[in-house]
Amino acid sequence: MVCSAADVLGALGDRWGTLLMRDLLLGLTRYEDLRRSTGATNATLSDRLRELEANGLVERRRYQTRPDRYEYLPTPRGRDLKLLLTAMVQIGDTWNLADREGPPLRFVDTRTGRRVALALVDAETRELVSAGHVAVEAGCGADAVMRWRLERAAALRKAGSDAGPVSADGDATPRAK
Amino acid sequence: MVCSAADVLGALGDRWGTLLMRDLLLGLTRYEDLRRSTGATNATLSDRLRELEANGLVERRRYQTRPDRYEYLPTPRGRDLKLLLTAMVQIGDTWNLADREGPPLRFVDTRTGRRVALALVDAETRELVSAGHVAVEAGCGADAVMRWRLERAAALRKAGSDAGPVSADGDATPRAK
DNA sequence: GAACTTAACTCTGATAATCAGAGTGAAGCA
DNA sequence: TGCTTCACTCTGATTATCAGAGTTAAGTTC
Repeated sequence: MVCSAADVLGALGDRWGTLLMRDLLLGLTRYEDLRRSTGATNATLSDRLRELEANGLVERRRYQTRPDRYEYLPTPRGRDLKLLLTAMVQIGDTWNLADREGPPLRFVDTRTGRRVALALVDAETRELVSAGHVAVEAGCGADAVMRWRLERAAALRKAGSDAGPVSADGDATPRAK
Repeated sequence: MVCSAADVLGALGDRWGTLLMRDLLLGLTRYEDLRRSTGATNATLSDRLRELEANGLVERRRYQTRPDRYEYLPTPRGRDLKLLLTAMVQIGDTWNLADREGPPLRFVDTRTGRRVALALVDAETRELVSAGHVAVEAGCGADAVMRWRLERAAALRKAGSDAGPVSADGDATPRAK
């Protein structure tokens, strides 16, 4: 599938892979720590670590001999996922589904001690851009399917706004059966 | 699990849920479009849509009667995931695993036409913060497990730097067998 | 020196999810 | 009369995940 988001999803594998990258990026490195932290079973854990290694997100490294023991370290590519982690934490914090009194994790600027957040900026000037002014369009790497998605979405938007605000009140009826 | 990232992961469910949110946030709304776009089977697709609805990320709305037909729209909570999508696309673009000549999707500022990117800013002043100056610490919502993760990670970092650069050259040996 | 612990796994057998694809029902179109 | 669209449900085979037991090699405790 021609989509950068799908590429990242594919590299992570699934929930377990993502949870493992969270722990690895927080600084855990050892099998037993990862198992305790995530609660994954041995079969799933060793499979996922292998997969993350095959996808170039972590490196398996011996940290002791007699007996040989190994730890797992994020590669530079794996470290790119810090951005993803930050986004997930930020979204989860605003949702606060578990109704906590505060966030479990805080990202802070080591120089000022103040909290940091993700924001959209102009790619060149680095000036802030408000989310309302951001649009998505096909890039030059887009294939026919991606172009179809965007055109279909644009068509639906047009049909929706043509019909006017009258049709904006759909009812969210419970499913039959 | 007390972790905002895990909350988001739980709400999305899995790869299919995430892929569906991508399409819904791009503007697709109908079952058949989603099926064609994601390639999910009917069983998986209807199950995941139900799950996303149950988790409050999408709303199922009737858009026609005789016969009744329904479409799926992201809720405000679902729209929060745009940040996640943006992060995934940005990471996937820099990886460029498929060796494309350009990105499949572009996020642009509608006023200037220029590309936008995610950046870390001071939560209050909105000034840019470089990734190197960002640290993670326990927030007041952290439980014992989260505190253990951070302490364990700090202990490993300390042990690693105490041993000095000599131990920094681990070997990435292939697995036996 | 016999037993217990730690770490990083592999293996097993039962349960649960996913798959491709066929089928359904209500309507419009030819 | 039959042909298509849309939003699904259902089926039977394959695949993944689960809890938990077992393995290997070493150090630590009684």
